[in-house]
Amino acid sequence: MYAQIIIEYPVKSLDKCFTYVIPKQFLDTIKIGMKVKVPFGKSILNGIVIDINNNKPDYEMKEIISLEDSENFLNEEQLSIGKYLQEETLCTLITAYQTMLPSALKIKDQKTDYNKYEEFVVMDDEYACEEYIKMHPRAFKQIEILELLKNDKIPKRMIDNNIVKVFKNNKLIKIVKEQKYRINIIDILNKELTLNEEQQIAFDEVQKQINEYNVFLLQGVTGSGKTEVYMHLISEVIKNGKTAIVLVPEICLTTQTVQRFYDRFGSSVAIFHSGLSKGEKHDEYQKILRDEVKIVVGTRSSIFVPLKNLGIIIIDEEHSDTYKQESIPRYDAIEVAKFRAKYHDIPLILASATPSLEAKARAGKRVYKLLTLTKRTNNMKLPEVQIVDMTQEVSKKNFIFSETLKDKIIERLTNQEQIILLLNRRGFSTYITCGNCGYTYKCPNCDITLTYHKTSNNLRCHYCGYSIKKDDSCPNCQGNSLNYLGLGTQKLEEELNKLYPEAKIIRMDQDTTSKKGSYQRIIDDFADGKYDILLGTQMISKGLDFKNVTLVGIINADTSLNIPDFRANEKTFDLLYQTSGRAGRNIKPGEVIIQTFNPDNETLNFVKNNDYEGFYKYEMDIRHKLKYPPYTYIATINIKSSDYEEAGKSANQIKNYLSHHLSTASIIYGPTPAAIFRINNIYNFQIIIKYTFDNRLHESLKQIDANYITNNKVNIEITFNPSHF
DNA sequence: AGCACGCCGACT
DNA sequence: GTCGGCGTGCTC
Repeated sequence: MYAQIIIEYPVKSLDKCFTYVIPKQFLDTIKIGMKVKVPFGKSILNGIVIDINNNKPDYEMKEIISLEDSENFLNEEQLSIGKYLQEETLCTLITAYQTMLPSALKIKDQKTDYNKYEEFVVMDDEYACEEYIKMHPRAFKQIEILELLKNDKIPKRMIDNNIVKVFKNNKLIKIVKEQKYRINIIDILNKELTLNEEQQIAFDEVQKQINEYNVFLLQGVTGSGKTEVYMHLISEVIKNGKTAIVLVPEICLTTQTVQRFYDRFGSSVAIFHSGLSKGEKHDEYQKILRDEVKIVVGTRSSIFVPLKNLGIIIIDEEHSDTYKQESIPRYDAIEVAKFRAKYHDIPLILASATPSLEAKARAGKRVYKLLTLTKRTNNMKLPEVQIVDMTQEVSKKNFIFSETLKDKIIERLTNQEQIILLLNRRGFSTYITCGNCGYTYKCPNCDITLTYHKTSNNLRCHYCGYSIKKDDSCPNCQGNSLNYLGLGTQKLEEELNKLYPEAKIIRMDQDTTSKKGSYQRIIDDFADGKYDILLGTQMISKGLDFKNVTLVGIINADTSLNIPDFRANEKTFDLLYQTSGRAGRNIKPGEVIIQTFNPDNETLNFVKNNDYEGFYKYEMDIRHKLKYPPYTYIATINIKSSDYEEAGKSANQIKNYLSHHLSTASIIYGPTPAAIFRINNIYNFQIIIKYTFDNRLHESLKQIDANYITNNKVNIEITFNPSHF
């Protein structure tokens, strides 16, 4: 018998099967999906068995060296998901499989044992113990322990080390190791809440089609109790002996959501998010492989977990762009979810208060089944939203805070209510310019201005990581008039401290949450009322539930509106709508102040009126006119090279190829220099394709991709449905 | 990815 | 005359 094997190098030129002889001693144990070691050229590599058959090729073969981890191999569904990813994202098959596995189980580095053990003391020789007790009748502590050991093992850490030593020396006991999970949940299960009428209708609709593939869009206003609907559906699925996956954006996975799942389902839940250590992830994964859990709650990559007998997949905050991976393989977890839901004939629930236009449009065309929740539970009122025109304020020398916002902040501080301020830009100031000669700090490797970080007094490139110390005077004219332009969260914090010296202020952005647990700490402290004002980037916008927050201030709505992206309006609407939802989540009504230099902007006014449907119609009209999704699909090709000429030449060749091979209905734009033309001294051209139904497109892009496998000067990257470009 | 083979420039 | 540059091609 022969095995078809892919090897561990994630290189396009090696993205194919190599045939190996299966030695006799492995014939019984080898299975498709197993990890193996094989000789390849001069080295020994890891590989995965893709197929086993009897077709003898006409070249000399080598033998498989060993089978690795024969307990744990890719199952049939995982194998097919990998092939799906390879085809859809044009990545190598090995990259697909590596992506699907948690880091501790990737085919490389599995030398170390990620299991965590606890040592137990067990009785070894009961007779010897009895003798020992007779000999030492006054050693009360020791006798007590020995009596206990007659019945059960005792964790070693609970016994004095000296006593353990004595027992061991007298050969009374032995020490055994047992695996111990790092995350242990104690089952204190809360009862299910009863659903209100709307929730019940949504539940029933899914429940009656629980054994067939359907995509449901569950659209429910913030606070309408979407989670409760999932909980009931999951209970239902588990009752039928099946399992469930729940995807959430990273930010939502902290306390609140996870705790609710633990409260309801206890130890049958495994969680996955970037805050877990390698070991914790490994443990959670083992719980899945051993069928010890029924529900997985996690971020994007959790869509790959090998839960058997899936019964439902739920994707919370469906509109979030975190479900699209921006690095290779550029997969969309929602599409993978559809693949798995079809595979198992089960429902897929996409839930959001502000569905992506794509999802909403599909619901409109009955491709997805629409379920709606219109009422907030507990009769919470939606917050009052006010737009403040900053052009008027600038003449009053108010550059950061408008009069209105200042008044409201003081009001809340006196009433001891809490405030959330959103500024979607980290750092101190976006850039530094010399008022004398106009010099601006720029990254020498990228076409981008450097961002000033005050705490470290340096300027950083957010793209390549380049950083330099800030000079005291202008490096060009030696003048003394360096201006700090553009507002970042660090500077905002400083200004707040000046304005309200008595207020307790906490800042939350990438720079203050990089340490493990710091995110959680900030949230807990703010919830406990240790701070008056929480200021931060978009990470404060989602899912958080603080009862005492009655004011939300959007410092500058324009930063989000002005990003050069066709989804700028949609992203702004989501961000502001979601952030507004943080206000007034209790008895006290909430208020939202949006500061902007474009007070007439339609998107902002739809936010003001809490009008998703209006925004949807308005934005769909624009997308229609400009032939953007959901009216078209988009694919981008990035052409990258350190050689400017070569990159340009290739870009034009690709464009030519496309115009000859695509359907005439597809529109090809470019090549144009990419949004940031030079990153890390690599020049980057971009071609954008808008298409609807073009059966030649996928094949053509695959062909182009194949043509560049052997080109070592120019690299190309193809992305289907990019979240931005 | 790694390694061998192979054909042209400056050096013990 | 050789050492070594990296361009090309192959690995079951």
